[in-house]
Amino acid sequence: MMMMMDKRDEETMEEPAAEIPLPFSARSPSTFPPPRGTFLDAYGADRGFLELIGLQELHQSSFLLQQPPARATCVASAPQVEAESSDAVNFPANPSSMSCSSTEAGANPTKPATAGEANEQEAEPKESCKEGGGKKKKKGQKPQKEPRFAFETRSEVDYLDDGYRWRKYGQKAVKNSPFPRSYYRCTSATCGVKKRVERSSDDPAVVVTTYEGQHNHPSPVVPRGAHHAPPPPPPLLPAEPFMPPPLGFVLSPPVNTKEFQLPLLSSYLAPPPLDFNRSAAARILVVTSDLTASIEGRNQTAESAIRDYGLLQDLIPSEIRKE
DNA sequence: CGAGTTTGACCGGCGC
DNA sequence: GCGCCGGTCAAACTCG
Repeated sequence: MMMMMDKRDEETMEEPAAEIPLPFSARSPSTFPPPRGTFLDAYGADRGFLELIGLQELHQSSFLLQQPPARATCVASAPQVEAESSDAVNFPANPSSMSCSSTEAGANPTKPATAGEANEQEAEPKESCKEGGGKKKKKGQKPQKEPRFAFETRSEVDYLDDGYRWRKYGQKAVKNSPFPRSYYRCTSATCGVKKRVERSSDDPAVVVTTYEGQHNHPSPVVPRGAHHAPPPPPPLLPAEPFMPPPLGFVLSPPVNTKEFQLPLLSSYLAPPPLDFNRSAAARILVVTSDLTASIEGRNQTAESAIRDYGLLQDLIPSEIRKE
């Protein structure tokens, strides 16, 4: 459902939506110096979402704003949530905008996830379940949802290195898709963040990575394969009690670097050195427990854009936005 | 030897 | 109620 975005028309959101608690509390750019030096300059300035994700290169800054509002692209199916889930990103209540839900749906274009599906995993429920000794989730208790973010990336490789260490705990064949879905969990004992990686059946070149939860710790190590990157600079944003680095990723082998670069995101996401040089074309889907915003500039309405921007804003440090 | 991956089995939710 | 399917567990295995 979501369409791939064309590099060209994306809308930007000028101002970030109100602060939205992001799943990956990403504000702290605990990141390193912008790879190409431009990040910082971008920092602070509100730029289009796309910029955040690195599209800026393709488009001049603010190009997004110029775009006429388009229809929101969201996957809808929103489970009930939202309001309740404290964790969920609080999108500004913007009726007109999309608040779509269903993480999966967003994540996997080919198959919409059921609300239940989307929701169930989010919470840290499992923790309770598994750790509790029991195997699976307890019945009756609905796990709380955690925000999810899905990234669609054009990459030859499935694994996106985001600076965190992940442990694969499962792989399953996905119905209607020739590609298996892999499940990863943050190796940090106290961190319940999970991510799923799968290829889109519609477009094998597209890798959909869905993050769930927030890291409650700094990025532990330099991602494997991450190339030497400059040491992380001091946090740009002051005063945040705890700013876990957001998710991010580094795409290994590049695929369409020109089309879409996700570099920024990655940096933002992963404080550690992420190598965006190798980034592949990507699209970001912000998926919260309830909402899935497909961040495809051109498909979004201004409002949605704004909203997204807010989300991403947290996610992506402005520094990253510029590559 | 520890950490991570693989893989079959198990469990729960959901639709029919 | 049954079967399908997604998600997770955990033993076995691999790798550094």
